[in-house]
Amino acid sequence: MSESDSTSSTSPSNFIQQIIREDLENNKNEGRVQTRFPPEPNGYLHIGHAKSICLNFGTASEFSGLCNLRFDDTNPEKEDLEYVDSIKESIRWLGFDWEDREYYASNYFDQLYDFGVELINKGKAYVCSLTQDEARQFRGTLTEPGKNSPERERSIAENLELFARMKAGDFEDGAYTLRAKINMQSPNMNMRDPVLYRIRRLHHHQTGDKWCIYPMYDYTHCISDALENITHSLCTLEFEDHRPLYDWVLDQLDIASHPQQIEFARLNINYTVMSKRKLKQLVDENLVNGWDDPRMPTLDGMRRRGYTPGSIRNFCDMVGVTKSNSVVDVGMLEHSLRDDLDKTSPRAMCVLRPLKVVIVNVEEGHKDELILSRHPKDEEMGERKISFSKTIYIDHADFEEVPPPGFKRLIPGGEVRLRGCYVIKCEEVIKDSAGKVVELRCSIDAATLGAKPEGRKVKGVVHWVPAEESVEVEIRLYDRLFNHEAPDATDGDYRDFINPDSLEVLTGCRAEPSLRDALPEERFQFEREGYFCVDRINSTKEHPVFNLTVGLRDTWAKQNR
RNA sequence: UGGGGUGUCGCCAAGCGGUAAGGCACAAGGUUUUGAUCCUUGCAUGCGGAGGUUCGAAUCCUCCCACCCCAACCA
Repeated sequence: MSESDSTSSTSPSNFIQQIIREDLENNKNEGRVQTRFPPEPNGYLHIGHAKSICLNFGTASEFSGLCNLRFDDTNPEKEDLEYVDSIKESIRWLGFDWEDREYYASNYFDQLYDFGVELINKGKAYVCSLTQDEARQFRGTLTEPGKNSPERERSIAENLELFARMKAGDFEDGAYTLRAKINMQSPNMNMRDPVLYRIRRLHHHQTGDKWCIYPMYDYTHCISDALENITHSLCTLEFEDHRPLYDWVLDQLDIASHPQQIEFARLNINYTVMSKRKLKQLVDENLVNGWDDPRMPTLDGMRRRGYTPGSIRNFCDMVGVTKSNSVVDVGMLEHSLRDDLDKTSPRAMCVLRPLKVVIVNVEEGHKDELILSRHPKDEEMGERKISFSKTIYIDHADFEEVPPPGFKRLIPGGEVRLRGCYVIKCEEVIKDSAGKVVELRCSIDAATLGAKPEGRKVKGVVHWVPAEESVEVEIRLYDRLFNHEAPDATDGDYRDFINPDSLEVLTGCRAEPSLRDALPEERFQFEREGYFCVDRINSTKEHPVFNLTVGLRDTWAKQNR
């Protein structure tokens, strides 16, 4: 696994592990475990996929098995190479490795075609010319049985010839389909002679223009699993009804392998949307700035936001694997994130909304070279240097003329500790003509550097940076993209619930000098503010950009809500 | 309305006939030069409901209720 593994998992056993354990005891599959992660390359991966990735790769590795990566690329209409590449990068980033087992359903198009011929020969499939409309009529409804297609009893020879001609391109798109001959009266709609192949003249990102017929998911997936010798085929709940078809196809064919499909509940998280369609819409309608917008629940977005792969993996362990539909609180994700970040992020100081502070009792040109640890609990992270001088900045939020009860920061005439530095006292407040506080005049207690003040207690601690040596940076503050906890499960359009304050760009922020050389994707805790990460796309040496990954827990803000 | 699933604390989730784990959230304390972290404590006489079986039921049986999925030539 890549990056830190500070978040060790204590995953309890889930029902899938129990099934596998039992299979192993019965020596099913010769004691072998093999899974696969089968994305369709028609969009970017999101946190929901992470659950499946962790489940498939994680389960395989727990049982010393293997997990394949297989692109489910049977619908060229929606798929693209761009997605293939991004999916691979996201999986790698998450920390998983499929080694040389990178497969495509399209690798099996020839075999799939031959199996189609086999089904026809066994009288288990037929070519049908019903239009989509007609097919719908014949299919019946949830409560009424369907009717057989008039072409259901076509001779094997004729079916063979028509199927060959479908492949050869003799017919228009949609003119014919190859259908399984199962049972039009089945209460399970999936078993009412489902379409196996359709004619579609489309360029495929893997097979080019070789094919004008493309196999359907239900037909392709089970056979691909079998060809790859998958033992446990894990998929989401909505495929439960498809399992009889999965089994039916493999039962008809002369294939030794018959993987077991097991369904689990997909991941849902509140205050966000997870469907590919909606995520794509957010991107296409410029409601966000692309698939990797840090507010998106895509893995690319989360990466850019500063999420660690370990925190995502840990989160997936935390939520578990069951068959019950559930909605996980984002708070759990954020907890996992903070938990990892707290241990792994070096500390630094950055003033988001600078307020100039002039120290009245030190000379012009005064300098204290201070050395601060990068982490309060991890000495191995080392130290950083920062110098204290006559003019510094603190945050506007850390000064109040009229403090609310319980305020522990700076007030006129009051004292506060500058983090890692002296205790200062506010002697004078300077305002502009509009009455806005623009500068503070403070004095230091020279005896308080690394020592408690004499005879009194100073409760507040405030972060600061030297005025001259600090670095100007841009900071992007992110908040949840939606302000409704179930944006897509409510009346009305989910877009109506987009949080207008989900992005706030702050310029002119002042970061301590040690941040000058921060590299893209480097993460820090800005003390008393939160965890930030150098934007991997827009940050440059001349114009550094930091993204807020997640704020520190803030019981003070909570108290004042 | 037919079929397939699921219901245990505000949110996840263990539990598999022997008397309700854990995490998140929340609350109250303690430590702290981050109102952070960390630590301690509290938080379901109750397991969708009603009956039944049993010495004993969240676990077994019966009926009922609620919610999710399925009528693409999508996956």
